[in-house]
Amino acid sequence: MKESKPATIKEIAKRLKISPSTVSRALNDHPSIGLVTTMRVKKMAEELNYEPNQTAIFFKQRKTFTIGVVLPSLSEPFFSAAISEIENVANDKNYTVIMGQSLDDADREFRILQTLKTHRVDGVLMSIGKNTREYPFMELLEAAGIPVVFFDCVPDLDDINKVVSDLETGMLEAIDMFVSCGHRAISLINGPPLLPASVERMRAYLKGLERAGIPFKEEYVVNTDLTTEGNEAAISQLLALPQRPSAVVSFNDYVALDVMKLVRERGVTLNQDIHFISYANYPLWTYMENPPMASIEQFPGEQGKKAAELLFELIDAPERPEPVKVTFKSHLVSKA
Amino acid sequence: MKESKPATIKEIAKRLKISPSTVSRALNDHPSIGLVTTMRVKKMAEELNYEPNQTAIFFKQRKTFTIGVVLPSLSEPFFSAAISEIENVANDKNYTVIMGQSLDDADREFRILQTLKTHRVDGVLMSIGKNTREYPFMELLEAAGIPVVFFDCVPDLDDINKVVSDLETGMLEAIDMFVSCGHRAISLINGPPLLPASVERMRAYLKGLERAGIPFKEEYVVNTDLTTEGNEAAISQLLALPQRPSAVVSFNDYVALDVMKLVRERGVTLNQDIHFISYANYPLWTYMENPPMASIEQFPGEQGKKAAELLFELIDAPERPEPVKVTFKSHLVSKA
DNA sequence: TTGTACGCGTTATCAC
DNA sequence: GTGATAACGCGTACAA
Repeated sequence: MKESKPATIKEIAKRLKISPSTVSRALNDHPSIGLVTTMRVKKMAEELNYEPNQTAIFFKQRKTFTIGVVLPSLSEPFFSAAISEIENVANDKNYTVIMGQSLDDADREFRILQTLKTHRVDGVLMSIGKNTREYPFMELLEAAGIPVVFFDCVPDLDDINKVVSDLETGMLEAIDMFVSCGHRAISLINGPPLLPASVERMRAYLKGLERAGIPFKEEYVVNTDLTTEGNEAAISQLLALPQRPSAVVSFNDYVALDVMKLVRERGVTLNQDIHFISYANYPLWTYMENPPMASIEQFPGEQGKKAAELLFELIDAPERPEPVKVTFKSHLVSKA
Repeated sequence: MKESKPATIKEIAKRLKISPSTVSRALNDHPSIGLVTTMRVKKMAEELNYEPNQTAIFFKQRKTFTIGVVLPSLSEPFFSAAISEIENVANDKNYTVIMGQSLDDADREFRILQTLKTHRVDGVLMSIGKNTREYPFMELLEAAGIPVVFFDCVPDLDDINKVVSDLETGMLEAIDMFVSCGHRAISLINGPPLLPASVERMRAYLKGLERAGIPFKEEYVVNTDLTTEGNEAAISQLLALPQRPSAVVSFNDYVALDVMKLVRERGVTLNQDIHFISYANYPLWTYMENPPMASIEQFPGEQGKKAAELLFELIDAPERPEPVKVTFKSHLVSKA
């Protein structure tokens, strides 16, 4: 009972004793085909439960109706949220999504891009890994004429399409909140000093302090390499200060998790002796006994959606348009 | 400077004034081609930076070297872990992975399968949604001759390939651990009674009690629909009992999160008045002040890997083999 | 050792 | 309205 070979247009044509081209046109509701013929064809197609061979169509049309998405990690809640929206946009456009996770490994990242190129995807959405310093894949994609939109973690280049967060707004709101709660000793646990994301946080932190009339103290800014050890070292530095900060903005939620744990273990009381706000990556704060005061939200869903929409504009555009940069302002969200 | 059209075999042939077939063979290291010719061809291919048009190859070979993976959610840590291993297996086989998340929506699930069929994937790995009761996609895949391996959450059918957890082993270990800590009032917060996963847990729970010589008390088993409200209702029932259980096995970590939160709020002390063990879905227990005593691990990575390996066996098999069922024993893992 | 011819399934372009 | 033909890029049986 199993169809050894899927039905083709030819098969339908043969059975109906008409030409394949007529069948093709009938199936595509071409106006020049008679109503009767069209009906007959469709009926026969139904019977044989014909399905167009997409691989043939991809081949002929030189399009695959597929986009590639390259991310550091699929399990990262930020990216999960982005992916869902990307899938939605793609579905609406009848596109399929191929995902690959680089796991912050530049080689793996490059290999994924190669695979995507091999599969002749029509476009690529990408967030680069933490350790990616060079962009060999740009050449690859350029040569293949595959449009790319970067989002979240983007290469430090000008002539590319990107969707990014404005980290400043959220930082200013965080500092305002701390200040309005009476804090003056406000610290920053930042990421690696070289990382653009760290630079931006630092700049915003300084601006926030200045606006609040709080003098900058060098010892209140510490860096972590984002490993647990690094995070613990960073908070240890702060706890060891003669004048311990009462408020801390941390690079992201994962840093916050580590440092808050260590704080507890040192017998310092959370949300009393010391208060935290972090950039959001969505751990399950709701279930924690002592969550941070607030989080700086970066709206991954919206970013993913926008990036996808941008990509489809590029795919549909006859000429390659000027690179676009879209910025999403980050905002403070207090914990309910 | 951009290659308007990617180089083809024909192009190489024309430039070298030889036939396309020779080029094709040379590129594929066909033994019957002279060394010189092979070299010349490869050099020219390099120059034009030729890349085989995979869409043409897919079309011709009637294979896409692509597998589809359908899951309820990509962000679920269980599935993330499985995906990574699936990707590894697929990469080794030079296969590409297309993923789709059903979000536990049966319609969406079906649509994803249709897309995968359209894309002519060579095989499918699938974990069905919580609400999927019928399996219309079986017909779809059957008709298209696409092999499927189910894992984790699998249809209640016999003649299918599946990789599943044996939930009993972990449950027995959990009860043993409770008993050896002196607990006798051991409760089970189970999922929806109809769910096969719930039935299995229940059976194991009863067996565990029996082995320990503890009489079964009906009121010690409560059910939740796995929503937060359901979870809270379930634990409330237990807390309201005249003789409150001192130990609880919960359906999974998400249930545990909700119920442990409520327990705290009711002023009952975790890991003192009441103790928890849950089936693992990996929330960040490490960072909690009062995590469960232990978790029942289901080894998602191994399951994903095995499922993928099984699928490739099916894909490579000339005949459709008898359906296989692989079971992974669950095991208790205490919290470090 | 190499070239010729054909087919994979579809559709666009002519012709009738 | 409909049919014949070519073409997309590749691989391969067959011929030379």
